[in-house]
Amino acid sequence: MNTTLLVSSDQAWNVLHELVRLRAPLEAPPFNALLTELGRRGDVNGMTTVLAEMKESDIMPEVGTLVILVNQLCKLGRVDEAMEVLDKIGEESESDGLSIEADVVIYNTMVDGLCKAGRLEEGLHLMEPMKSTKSLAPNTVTYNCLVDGFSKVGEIEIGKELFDQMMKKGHGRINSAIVFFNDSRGKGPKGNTATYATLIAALCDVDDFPKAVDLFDQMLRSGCSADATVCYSLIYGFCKAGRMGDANDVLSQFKQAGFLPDIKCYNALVNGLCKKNMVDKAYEIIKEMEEVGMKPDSVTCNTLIAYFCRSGDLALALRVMKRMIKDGLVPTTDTYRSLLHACCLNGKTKGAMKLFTDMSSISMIPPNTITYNILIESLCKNKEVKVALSLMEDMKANRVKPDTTTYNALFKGLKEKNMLEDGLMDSKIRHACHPDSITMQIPTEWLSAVGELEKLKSFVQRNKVSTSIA
DNA sequence: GTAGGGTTAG
Repeated sequence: MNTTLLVSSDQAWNVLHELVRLRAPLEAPPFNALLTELGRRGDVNGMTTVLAEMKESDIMPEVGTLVILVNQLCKLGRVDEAMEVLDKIGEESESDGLSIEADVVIYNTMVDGLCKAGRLEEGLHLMEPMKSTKSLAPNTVTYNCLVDGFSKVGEIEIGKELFDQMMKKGHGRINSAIVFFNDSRGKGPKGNTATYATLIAALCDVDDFPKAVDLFDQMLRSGCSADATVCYSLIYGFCKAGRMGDANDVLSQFKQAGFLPDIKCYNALVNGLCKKNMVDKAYEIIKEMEEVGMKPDSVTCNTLIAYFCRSGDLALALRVMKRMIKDGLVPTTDTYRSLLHACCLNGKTKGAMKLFTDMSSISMIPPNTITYNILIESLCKNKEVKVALSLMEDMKANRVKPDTTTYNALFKGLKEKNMLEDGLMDSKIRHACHPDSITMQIPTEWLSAVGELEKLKSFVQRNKVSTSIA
């Protein structure tokens, strides 16, 4: 899937390498582009190599060059290494005057990385060297990262003077974030749409709708324009709370105010309505989105398909799929998962098998563990264990890993068919990935039932399962 | 080069 990217960034690398060799006068920007691409691939080693090459050839990196690296390291959870990169900038600028200096962006990147790793205290601490030694003023982005961190991580003790006042006023994570936010307004940078969106989402998350709506009003009063993200958070929150009328009102109010809800907003509402079995209303919303020139996407269709499958109307679900294909939409693995499950529940094993083959041959979607499991579970329940076994061979051939569910289904099927012969069971157990108590319970019971005590003992030892029998 | 969005669910 990433072949093109691989080729393009390798080619870019080759070209750059050649230019370096020819001692062409190069500066950071082309290297930045290459680093961005390597970062997208998560190739930190490649990034390090590129940076080393720059150094060797005396091409001075920009702060932006290092931002790319710091950001990527943080995204991969290598926060400490990112910190080292940041620290090094300071050291090097002390030793030779030519070096680059840290700016607010690289600090923000680091603050965000720390916050996302749950290391809020350190994120806060980082504002100190920023302000004092570097005389960099934290900006809205800095605050937004911290506000987001506060509202997403559990209770935090903030020992810093700067936030003493905040701690007195606020209780709980979100209150702290709000006080922090209010506190930061006036003197420091102003909150923007992202700040409000973060807090509104957090408030919706804990069903505090009065405060969420309050903040929304405040947002508009302060001249911040609302956007689709805010709309989505409110709709999603109201739907989750089952408040469909409110969710619907959010959509109409946004439209009335001249903001444009995007497809995610519509999909969230359609989904909420389906969950409440209000499928007629869901179709009205779909009509509404079509009227504003927005076409349902595969998420919209999958939502409907999942609903019809849940409510037992397989024919209608299949019709939605046909329709989506006709409209040029691509069924996804979720489309098939819903349908396969529904087929199996209705005892339509043949239909399920047909869908299963269509999935890879027509839709070009390789089957995954989940889709295999749906079939294997169903086949085992219907005592078609041999077919289930052949599907497991299929999994092996396609390099799809069976999981606990697969083995649970299979062992149950084997037991019911009295097919727990040693060889078969042993070989299956050897391949069972994470044998848990449920998976192992069946063979354990079986071995003790047929009086194979020696085998039972070694089986228990080998698989580290506990049993009251052994 | 930095910040905010849970469609579904074996």
